[in-house]
Amino acid sequence: MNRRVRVRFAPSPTGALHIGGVRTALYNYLFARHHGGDFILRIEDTDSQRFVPGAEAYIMESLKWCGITIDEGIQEGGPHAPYRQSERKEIYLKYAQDLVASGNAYYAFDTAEQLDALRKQYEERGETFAYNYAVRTQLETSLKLSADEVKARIERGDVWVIRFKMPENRNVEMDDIIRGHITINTSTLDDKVLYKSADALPTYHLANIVDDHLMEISHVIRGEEWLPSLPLHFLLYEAFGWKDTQPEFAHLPLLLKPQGQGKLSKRDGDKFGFPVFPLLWNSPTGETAMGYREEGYFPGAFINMLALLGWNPGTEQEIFSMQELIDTFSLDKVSKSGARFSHDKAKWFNAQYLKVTPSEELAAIILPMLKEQLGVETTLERATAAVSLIKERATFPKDLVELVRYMFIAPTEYDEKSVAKFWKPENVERLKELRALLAEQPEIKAETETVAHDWVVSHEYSMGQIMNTLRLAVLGVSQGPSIFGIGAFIGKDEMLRRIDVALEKVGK
RNA sequence: GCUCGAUUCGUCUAACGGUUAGGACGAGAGAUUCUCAUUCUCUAAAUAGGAGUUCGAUUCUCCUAUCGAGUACCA
Repeated sequence: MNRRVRVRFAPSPTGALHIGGVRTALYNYLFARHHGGDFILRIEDTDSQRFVPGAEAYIMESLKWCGITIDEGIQEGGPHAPYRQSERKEIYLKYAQDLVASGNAYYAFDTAEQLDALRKQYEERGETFAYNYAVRTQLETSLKLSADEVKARIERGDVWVIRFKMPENRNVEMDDIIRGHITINTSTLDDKVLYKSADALPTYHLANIVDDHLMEISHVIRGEEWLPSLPLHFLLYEAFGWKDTQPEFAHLPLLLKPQGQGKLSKRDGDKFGFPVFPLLWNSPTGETAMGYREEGYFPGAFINMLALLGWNPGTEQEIFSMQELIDTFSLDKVSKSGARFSHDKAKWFNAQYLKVTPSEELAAIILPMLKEQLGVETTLERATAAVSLIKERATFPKDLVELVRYMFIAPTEYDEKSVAKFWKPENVERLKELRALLAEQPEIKAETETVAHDWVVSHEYSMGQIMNTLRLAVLGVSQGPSIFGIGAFIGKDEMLRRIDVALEKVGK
């Protein structure tokens, strides 16, 4: 088959999109771009009960943040508009009726209460109720009722649904790009509802197949939770006579919880202390959940991490730009088993991305944070200089704020342990000598270290003791990058001043 | 319960019948360093179990176990 690649991401707006959904969108996107095809966003809002305001906008903003661009969608438009199923509701009934006419579906008039009662009855007998070939001619369906009766009921406004007439004892042979050949016997399947008169809306199964057909979708890439309904979908394509243009299917492995069992769910984020959503989510009911963007993840790192969860390039490369992902991605490298999400790995990816982000960009990000959190107002140039000194120690931009703190703010307290370790009388004497030496220098710069080193060596002092005492005096702690690098940043006068303050405050 | 799917170091994974079963995260040790971090080097760590097929199984088949998904007038 040599048709144009067209894929769709078809979420339903029932809440925030979690990272499993983002990954599905990403794989669809990568597949489309790799093959020079189209990526379509279709909103499947056929469940009026579960609709959540804001979810749709959230989905689009998430994809945008991730750098996943949409070719056809509710904002972008396209030849198959509208792309929101609630706006396409008129088109589905006809297809459902066609199926009834061709004998592949039927009307059913059972109420929700009747079905509940039936399920309960079966349960009491230790059986499971299935709406299938065994019961459909006994229940209130167009298979049992006369044509006139059916017509009359519909006309007088009885509530009805159209159900698919699942064949009895037929083996459906299916191929999945990721899972290979699958056979399933239809006797284990039930008669799914395709259309409901109550809200004049199709269910997922009907809307999905009809729209994929109408939108000329070539490949359906979706989560593994859909695998059990694949035979129904195959049969629907057959019943409609669309076998020749039926898309190929690829069912992705699920994303699992980091600990314990089960697939990743929307509530896991707060429990494990990491986000499961790309963006901060404020639900209409007042709950909030943290997002990768707000936690300080770079979109590239987030996408990179997600891409490798269930797919690998077959090489040992781990860092990929979006373009590299597009170039290398292929469905046959997608794994079959569920992947457990690792927060540590996510952080590692972010640190890698932070390291290669220009200092000036990072400085621009933290400039407002410096003001807000430390009360420090400085220039982009100063912040850039400070950032370049410490950026390889950070995982998130927000880490930079703390790391850079002592470059802008003189210490007022001195770490007790370090004082005990380094603030010894002889070290204090050496510090005074070193202060005099530094005072003689025209300026402090990175190379001043050589001057200090030569001085230490000529006096047969201990470099470790002296430098740490100096560091403690200037920073209040015994950590951080090269002390003369910091000295160059804060300047000679400030460095000397800090030494004087320390000598006075810590005493001898 | 039934149906389908999955199973390689703790985690993500490579090896598409023949390797000392490789890499990454994390962990541990060491080196470098004025400290901390980075970086570098090294170490520990896996084919769920059992039968087959084969000269040879991580890889193919079957059984068992475990995990997962589905079993809605939800997607």
